[in-house]
Amino acid sequence: MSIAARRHRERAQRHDLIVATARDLAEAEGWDAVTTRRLAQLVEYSQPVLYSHFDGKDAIVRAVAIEGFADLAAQLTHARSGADEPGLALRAVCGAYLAFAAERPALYEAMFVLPIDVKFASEETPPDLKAAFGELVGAIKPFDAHPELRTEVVWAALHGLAVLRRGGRIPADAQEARIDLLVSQISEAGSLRA
Amino acid sequence: MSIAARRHRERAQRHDLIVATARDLAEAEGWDAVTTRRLAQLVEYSQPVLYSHFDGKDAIVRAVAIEGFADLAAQLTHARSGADEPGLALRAVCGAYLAFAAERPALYEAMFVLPIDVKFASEETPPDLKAAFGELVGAIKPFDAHPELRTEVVWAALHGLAVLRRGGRIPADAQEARIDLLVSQISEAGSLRA
DNA sequence: ACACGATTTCTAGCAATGCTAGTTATTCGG
DNA sequence: CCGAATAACTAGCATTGCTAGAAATCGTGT
Repeated sequence: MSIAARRHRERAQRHDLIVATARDLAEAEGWDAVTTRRLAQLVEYSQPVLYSHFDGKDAIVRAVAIEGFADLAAQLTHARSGADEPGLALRAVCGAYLAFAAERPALYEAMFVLPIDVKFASEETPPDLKAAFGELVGAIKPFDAHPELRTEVVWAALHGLAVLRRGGRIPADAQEARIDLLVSQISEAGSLRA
Repeated sequence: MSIAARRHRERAQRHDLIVATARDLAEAEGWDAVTTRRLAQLVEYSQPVLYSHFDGKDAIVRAVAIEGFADLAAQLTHARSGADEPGLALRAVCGAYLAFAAERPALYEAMFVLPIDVKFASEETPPDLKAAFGELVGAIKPFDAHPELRTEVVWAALHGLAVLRRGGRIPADAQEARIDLLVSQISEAGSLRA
């Protein structure tokens, strides 16, 4: 079965190449520039090859998004573990989330803005996405005994800050101050409760 | 100049008809269904007529959005004036915002998600948009002496709740509880400050 | 070494999209 | 009632996602 194995391996490599190329092109020129023709040209295959790997363009975006979840989870984990005090940890996680969104806007868009038919908050949720959300929950837990609902609201705030900022709907300059305000809101209320 | 006036009037009517039709079609079948051909057919004119009124499809979406700002401002004003106590007023405004987003998702999408080249937070900002934001500021003012930054964060949270909900990224059932949590977070912190 | 069968890959094309050039129809002033 | 200006339409372009059918490639058995 060696030759079949090799084929399988090559196919997997090409799969990854397509996903990585789509991500890079989107990051460089936006998702509008990611056309099947352009993508095919970049991976040096013809268009139909894309359709032998994915059900369509949506599936490619979805694959990019799912890979992104792992990246985000890693960033959040790293941020949280780098701070020992709960308030600082929460601040670090929120900062890391928005930094991720700002530095990799196309990837973020695939994950949280474009319609990608991925189950959120269910059993079928990709593990990396669960892990990323779990980091947020973990950062909020010290301030709330039942942190899930609060995490959803904080996540919504972070997401709002990310997309409104990117869309030019809120100014760029005070973003750090907004994070501080959001974090202080949680930690102060948490202190009360404690 | 009567005949010119009549023509001008008819043109304005057709302008409004196009915008209203685009909005209704988007609300009924989503923005993907709003194609220039479909829209032209619905207003019973040929495609090029659309381009004599608007610079392109983007401009039509923009026109829909700008009309929407007035609606949203009215809803928020009504919600705020219906409550006498600041905490209830804030709750009412936040509830009204999310109700607007949930009940008119396509309109909301045009206003706050699609790229529409409208200046936010500047002198060129449409007055109705300023008014809508002003209602939010007004509802938060009792809890913060410098409410602008906090309003941006609250708005981001509301926007996040709206779009994550609509995208199926947070579950539908606990949305009211999320609003309560968000509002209590503001009003309790405000009481502290007072 | 070579031809056959299966799999992979490509060329060519479809329908739909936003948008526009150039022609036809309409309308109004003299 | 004619001619000029205005308005509206038909037809078409380039681009999009996607696919059918031909061509090429590859592994296998003799």
